[in-house]
Amino acid sequence: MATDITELSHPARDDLRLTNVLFALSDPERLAIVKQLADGPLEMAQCHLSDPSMPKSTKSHLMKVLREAGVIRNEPLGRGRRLSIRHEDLEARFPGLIGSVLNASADV
Amino acid sequence: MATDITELSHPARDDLRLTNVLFALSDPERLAIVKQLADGPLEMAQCHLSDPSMPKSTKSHLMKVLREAGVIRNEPLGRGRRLSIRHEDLEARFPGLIGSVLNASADV
DNA sequence: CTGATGGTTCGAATAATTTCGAACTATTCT
DNA sequence: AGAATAGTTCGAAATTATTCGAACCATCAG
Repeated sequence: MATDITELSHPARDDLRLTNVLFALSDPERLAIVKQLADGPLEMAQCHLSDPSMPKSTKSHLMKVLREAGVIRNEPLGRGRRLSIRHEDLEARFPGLIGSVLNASADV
Repeated sequence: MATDITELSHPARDDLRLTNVLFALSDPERLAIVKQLADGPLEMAQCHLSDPSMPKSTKSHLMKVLREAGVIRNEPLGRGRRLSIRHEDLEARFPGLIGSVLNASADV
C-alpha cells in the first residue's frame, strides 16, 4: 500500500486562486454539478451529469478540476465518495462569490 | 466600405451566458484588465497588460474574449477605443457577481 | 475469498485556447 | 496627401483542456 487512493489532496484555503475557481465554474457540466451540491453534500453516485452515458473517468475528471480549484471537497464515504461545496473557505476568500454564481445559475 | 471595422458586435443582455462570463474572467490577464476598468471607462491605450511587451494582437484578442462574453463594451473613440464594463447588463443578469469578483480580486 | 459497486489514474487522441507576426483599416496631425 | 497612432483580423504554431478506454484500488455483500 504505497499510496492511499482514498485520500485526495485539497488546496488549503489560502492557496485558493480566484481565477482557478472561476475557471472551474465556467464549464456548464461542472457548474451543474456544483448546483446539485448547493443544497448540501451528496454522494458522488447521486450526482448526475447531463449526459448519463458519459464514462465515469470523465465524471471523475470533472470532479478533479472542481476539487483542485478548491470549489468542492471530495472525501471517502463507505465504498463511494461524499462531495460538498467548500462554502466556508470560499466565503472567507471570495465573499459573496459562490452565492452569486449559484443564484445566477438558478435558471440555467 | 463593405464592413465597418469600427463597430464591433456585442451580445445582447439576454444572450449573456454565465459560463462565458466566468470563463472570460478566469484568465489573470483578462481579470487584470477588468480591474482597471472597475473605476470607470478607459481608453484601450491606457489599459495596460502585465507584460508591456505583448503584441497588440494579443491584447486585442483578450479584449475580444471579454467583449464576446459580454463583460466589456468596446466602442470607437477618436482614433482609439473606449472600454467599459457592462455593469448594468451584468447586474441585471447576474446580480452581485461582477461586484464580488472585483472585490475578491482586490489583492491579486 | 469472490464478485459487484464506486471511484481514481494513466496515456493517447482530439478539441479548444493562446500567442504571435503580418496585413489591413480608421482616425488624426502636419 | 502622407505619416503616425491605435486597433482589428487572419492564419499558423504552440500550449492546454477535454474525452475516453483500460487498468487499477477500496469497500461491501455473500
